[in-house]
Amino acid sequence: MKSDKDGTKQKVIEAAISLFNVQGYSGTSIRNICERADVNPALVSYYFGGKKGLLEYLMTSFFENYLKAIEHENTNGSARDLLIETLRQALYYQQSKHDIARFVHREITLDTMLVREVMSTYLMKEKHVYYEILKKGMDRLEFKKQPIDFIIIQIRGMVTLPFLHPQYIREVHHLIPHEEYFILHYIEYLTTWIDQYLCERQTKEESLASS
Amino acid sequence: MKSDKDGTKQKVIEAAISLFNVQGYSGTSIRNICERADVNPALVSYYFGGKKGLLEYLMTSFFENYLKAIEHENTNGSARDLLIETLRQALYYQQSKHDIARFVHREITLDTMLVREVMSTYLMKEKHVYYEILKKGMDRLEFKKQPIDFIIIQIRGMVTLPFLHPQYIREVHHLIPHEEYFILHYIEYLTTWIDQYLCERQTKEESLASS
Amino acid sequence: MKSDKDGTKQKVIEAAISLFNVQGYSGTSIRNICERADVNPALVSYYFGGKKGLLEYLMTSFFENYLKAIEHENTNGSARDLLIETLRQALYYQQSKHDIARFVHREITLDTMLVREVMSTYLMKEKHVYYEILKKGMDRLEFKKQPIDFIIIQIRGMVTLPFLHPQYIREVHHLIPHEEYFILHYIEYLTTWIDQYLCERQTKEESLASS
Amino acid sequence: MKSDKDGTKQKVIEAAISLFNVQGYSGTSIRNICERADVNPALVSYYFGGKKGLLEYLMTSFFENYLKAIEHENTNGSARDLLIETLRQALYYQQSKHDIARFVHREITLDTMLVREVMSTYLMKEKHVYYEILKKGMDRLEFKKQPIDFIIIQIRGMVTLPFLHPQYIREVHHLIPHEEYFILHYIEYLTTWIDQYLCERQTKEESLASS
DNA sequence: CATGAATGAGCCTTCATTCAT
DNA sequence: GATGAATGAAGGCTCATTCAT
Repeated sequence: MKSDKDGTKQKVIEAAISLFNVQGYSGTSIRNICERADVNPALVSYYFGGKKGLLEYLMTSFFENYLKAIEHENTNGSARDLLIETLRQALYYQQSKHDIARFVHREITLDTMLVREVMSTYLMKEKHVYYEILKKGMDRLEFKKQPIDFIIIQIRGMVTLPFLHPQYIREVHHLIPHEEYFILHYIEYLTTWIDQYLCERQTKEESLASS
Repeated sequence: MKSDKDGTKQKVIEAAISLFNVQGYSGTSIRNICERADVNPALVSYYFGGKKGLLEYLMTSFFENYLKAIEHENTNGSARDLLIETLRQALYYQQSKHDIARFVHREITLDTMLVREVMSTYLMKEKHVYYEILKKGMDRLEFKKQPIDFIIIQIRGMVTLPFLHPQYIREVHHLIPHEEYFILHYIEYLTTWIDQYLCERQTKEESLASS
Repeated sequence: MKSDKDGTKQKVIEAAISLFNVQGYSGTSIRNICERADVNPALVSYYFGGKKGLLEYLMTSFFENYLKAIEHENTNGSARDLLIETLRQALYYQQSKHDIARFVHREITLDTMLVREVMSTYLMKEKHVYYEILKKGMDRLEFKKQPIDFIIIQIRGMVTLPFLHPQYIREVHHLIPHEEYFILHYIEYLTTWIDQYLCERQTKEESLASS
Repeated sequence: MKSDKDGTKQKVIEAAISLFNVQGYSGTSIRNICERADVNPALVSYYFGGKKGLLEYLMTSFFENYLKAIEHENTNGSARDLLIETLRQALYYQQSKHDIARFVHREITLDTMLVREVMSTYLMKEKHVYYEILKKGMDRLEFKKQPIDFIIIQIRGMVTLPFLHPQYIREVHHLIPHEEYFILHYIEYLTTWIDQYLCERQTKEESLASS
């Protein structure tokens, strides 16, 4: 007689994540998950209303918190500092859930109804967050005028890729994406990118001084 | 007329690509593919030795040509020009095969044996190509000294994302990634990124002049 | 009521046996079996781990009990009586499972790994049983000295053939192998064979008297 | 362009036999056979009218010659000698085709239409051959009066088993059934069986003398 | 809450065979 | 005579899910 005290539900979630990571959602069977979690397969239907429900649960809870992490009420500071802070949050959040991040970023490239919904809510908002910061920066002449969409695309690529494709980072570049060490250096790199590429020349020295 | 003149094999390939794109490899069944191709399901095994073989065929042929596209024998010019040319080739090649590109970029984030093999050959070489260009640029003082691995990661993100996740580009940014129009502007954007971020300040005006 | 009370597993077993009998193992499909058992095809994998597992189950359980039937702890009596008793047990056991016996005897003539295992355990033991009896009989001068291996081969032929090939018995000799009537006469025949062929002359009358 | 000069048909036959032996008829695929024979699978249909036709061809040609071997026009001698000669022929014929013999003996235990036909012609005749000899022997008082059917069953078991189940002979008794050596000893054993079991006592010494 | 029997649909693959060449 | 592309049917098995317990 098992109660949820031993975290049956949690065990399913963890097993699912680690398998989705490696094999993808479609490539992973419920049996697969439940064997690893040492749990009865019927429970997935019971808890999440089926395999699809499990995916939905994982995706939305990931993005829900992701947005919370990158949205800031306090927008007083410089656009540059705000952007850096946002990227930092995005990276740290993903680091803390790097296992979910990976398969979510992958799964979201498919053409499912779920994906379209997720995209039209969360990714829309994500874009908005960056847009506001960049707009503000350009208005205040902190940032050079450049096509905002392209910048956001570039940002999303930079923020996303290390968690979508950690093997690449690991095996080709011999860096470990979800280690503190990597994150720190990566943020540093992104900061110089912001300063040298986004920011107006004169602002650069100032901002460096202010950091 | 029972001959390959009507391109049975080709029909399978095309159907597979378009379905893999939308549903992923695991999410697509052979029946699925062959219905769309209006062809007998046994042919997949006949031609490719199974579903896995079909994936392998698509992946390797994609990467094989991808590498051919980005490798240049003529490395006389400036590192900056070489880099731009390389990115242009990478983008145009992917544009020409944007349907394959998408699912290949997605599928390569899994942990399969096939993926490991592909990564350790093709992505290793891709890195090498960029590495040589960046190294040369830094040696010749065209480029600022910066951590090469991070630059390559950034580059790969920029070059890859529009084809891995075209919906995002399309629905969130209202741009169409595999249209001439997009590519042109995107290359332009990448060029200013190279000039303003990678290149030494003084070199910038010169290089702009020389282009 | 979805329980095993209605003997789902048993129904599968019975259907399998009767079909293996007629069509052989390879010639029988799981769908075939389950249609006849009025049961879902997935159950074969569920209960036996696949078609092969079903065969293995039937074979080993047949031989397991076969050996129990022909092994006797009480070996006090004459070798002749012991041999007759052993043959009687072998025949009666097979009669009680004549449907399994037939396809097991047939299937065991193939070159499978399963067959090799079965042979090296059960048939080895069967030989041993006969060997001990015959050896004892020869040592006690009940039996004439003759090549034991040949005798065992002959015995196995006699004990096996009516159940391996009942049609032959039925259609060519118009006898029905798994009827009490047949068995009784067959045992009688075997007894005279033992007495007249195996036993020393003088022992014959005695043993006939003692029976 | 291959002609039958290189024995395409023969290659198919040989490959089929050796595979039927090991895997049984149903367990062997045409592809299987033709790969081993290095021949195009379509040829089996072309030559034999399908897989079933191939089996039929092998079975009937085996039995056709088997009957020729055991039927003797010259029935002048003693029944004992005739029986021995018949058994010798049966054994030597099977030895010369031991590979076919094995799977034919196995396949004939199934319940196919082909099998029923074969049985009702060839095995009927085989029985007849033995019946005539035994009848003659009993009429001439060479043989003791005993149920003829049982004797024939016993004979068929003895003559058949070493070729139906050579592994058993080999692995359990460490004898090699299709070697000259085995056959010679086996015939010797059968002879003593005939003399001591079938023949009338007094006849025995005579017949030993006459041999 | 948790289980395991049971299901029906679907999976990928192999089958024997045909037919144009 | 021989090939290889192509087929439709069937192969064994796994799938996600349901339901009585």
